[in-house]
Amino acid sequence: MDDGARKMTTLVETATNPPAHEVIYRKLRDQILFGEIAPGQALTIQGLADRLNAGMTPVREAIRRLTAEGALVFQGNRRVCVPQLSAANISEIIYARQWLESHLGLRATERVTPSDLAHLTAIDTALDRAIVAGDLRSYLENNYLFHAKLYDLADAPILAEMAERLWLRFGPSLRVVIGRIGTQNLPDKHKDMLNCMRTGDSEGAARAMREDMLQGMEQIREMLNLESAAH
Amino acid sequence: MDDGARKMTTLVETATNPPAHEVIYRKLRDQILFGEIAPGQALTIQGLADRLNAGMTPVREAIRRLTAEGALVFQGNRRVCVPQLSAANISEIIYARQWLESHLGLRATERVTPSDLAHLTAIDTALDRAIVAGDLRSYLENNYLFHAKLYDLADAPILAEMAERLWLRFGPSLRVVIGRIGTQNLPDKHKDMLNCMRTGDSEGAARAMREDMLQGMEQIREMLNLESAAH
DNA sequence: CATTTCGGATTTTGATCAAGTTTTCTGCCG
DNA sequence: CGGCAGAAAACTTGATCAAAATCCGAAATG
Repeated sequence: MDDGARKMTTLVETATNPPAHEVIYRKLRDQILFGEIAPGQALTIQGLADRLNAGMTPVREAIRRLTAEGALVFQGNRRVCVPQLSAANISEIIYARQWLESHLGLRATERVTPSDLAHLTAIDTALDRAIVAGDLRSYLENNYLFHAKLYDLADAPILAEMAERLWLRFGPSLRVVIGRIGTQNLPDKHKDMLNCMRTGDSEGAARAMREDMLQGMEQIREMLNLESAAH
Repeated sequence: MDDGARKMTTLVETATNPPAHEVIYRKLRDQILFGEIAPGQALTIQGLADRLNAGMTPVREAIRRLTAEGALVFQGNRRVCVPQLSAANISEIIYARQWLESHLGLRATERVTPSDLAHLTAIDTALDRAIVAGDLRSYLENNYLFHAKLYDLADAPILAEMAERLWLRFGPSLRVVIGRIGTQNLPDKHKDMLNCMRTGDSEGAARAMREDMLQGMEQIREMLNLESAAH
C-alpha cells in the first residue's frame, strides 16, 4: 500500500542519515581544502568540538581520518594543524602529479560521454564566472570540481584517490596564492583540455592536464620562495 | 591518601605510554599488511574489540584511520573488510609503483650512508634466512622492511607515504601468492639493488627497484587470473 | 633593583569507558 | 512475497581519569 511512500527519507528533518563523524569530516575537509583554516594554525579537539557544536568523539574520528590523509599533522604538543609546505614538498607533489594527472586525463578522455562533457563544460563556465567576479571561494571549488570529475571519469579508483589526497596537501597554499595575485590572469588550460576531449585527442588531453597542473604548482613554489626570501 | 599505592606502573602488560588506539592501529595494520586477515572477511567493531580485549572507542579510531588509508573498506552494511584486488587495481598499482619505486630508489642511493647500507644488508640477510627456512611471515616482514627502509632513506616523505600506502593494498594478496608458490624460487633483485647502492649507481638502483616490484606484482596478477579462470 | 629561572599548583586537554539512543539486519508470520 | 517484531550493532553523549601545558610566585643572580 501507498507505494509512493516506500522510503520517505527525503523530507525536511531526516538530516540524521549521514552520521555526525562523517558530516564533521566533510566539513573540516572542505575547510582545509579551500584554505579556510590557515596552515600552521593550531587546532585542538575540544576547540573544534565547541566551534562545530558537536561532541568530541565524532571530532576525534574526523581528526584521525584527516591526519591519516596528511591533511592535518600532529604538532608535537597537544595540537594539530594543517601542514605548511616546504620547497621540497612542492617538488614531490609536482613529481607525483605529473604522472597522475596526465594518466588520469588520458583515461578520462578515452571514456568520456557527451553527458560528462556537458557537465565538465558547465563546471568550467562556473569557473570563468568566478574569475570575472573575483569570487575566490567559488574559483577554488570549481577548479577542484573540474579535476575531481576528471579523476572520476578515469575509472581508476586507486590513482584517483592518490590524486585527491594530494589536493589536500597543496589546497591550503593555493588559497594563499590566489588570494594574493587575484583571480585575474590565472592560467586556465581547461579550454584546451575540453577541446582535446571533444575530439578524442587523449594524448593532447594528458598534455593539457599536465601543463595546467604545472602552472598552478609553480605559482605556489614562487610564493614560497618569496616568503622564505622575506624571512 | 593511601600514598603507598602511588603508581603501580609495573603490571604485566600495560606499557601505557603509547595510547590504546595507536597500539590497536599498529596491530591491525600489521595483520592486514602481512595477510593475517583474509581479504573479504567481514569485521565488526565490537568483534574486534572483543578479539583484542579493548574498548570499542579505540577500535573505532583505528578503523577510521585504516579505512582512510584504503586498508579497509566499508562493505555496504555495517561491516568492513580487507578489499580484494581486481585485475584493474593491479594495473593501477603497477603504474603508480613504477615511478614511485624507481624515484625513491634513485634518491635513496644518492643519500645512503655506510651505516644505512649495513642495515639494509642485514635485512636482506634475514630475508634470505626466511626463504631457506620457509618462514612465510618472516619473509613478508623483511621484504617490507627492506623497501620501507629505502623509502625512508629517500628523504621524500610525501612520496614515501604514497608508496607505503600501496603496500597496504597488495600486501594481503602477496601473502596468498607466496603461501601458494612457497618461499623458494622467489625473485630477489635486492642483491642487485645493494650492489648498485654500494657503487653509487643510482640509475641502476632505480632499475633494480622497478624490476623487483614488477616481478612481485606480476605474480599477484597471475594468481588473480588463475582464480578468475577457476571461476 | 631588575631579570631570569625553577618548582609547584591550577587548568586545560586528551583518552577511555559505560550507558542510552538510533539504525539496520534478520527471522518469522500473515 | 511483504511487513512486522526482536536483536545486534553502531553512533553519540556525558563522565571520569590521567597527563601535559600554562601560569604564578619566589628565590637567585647579574
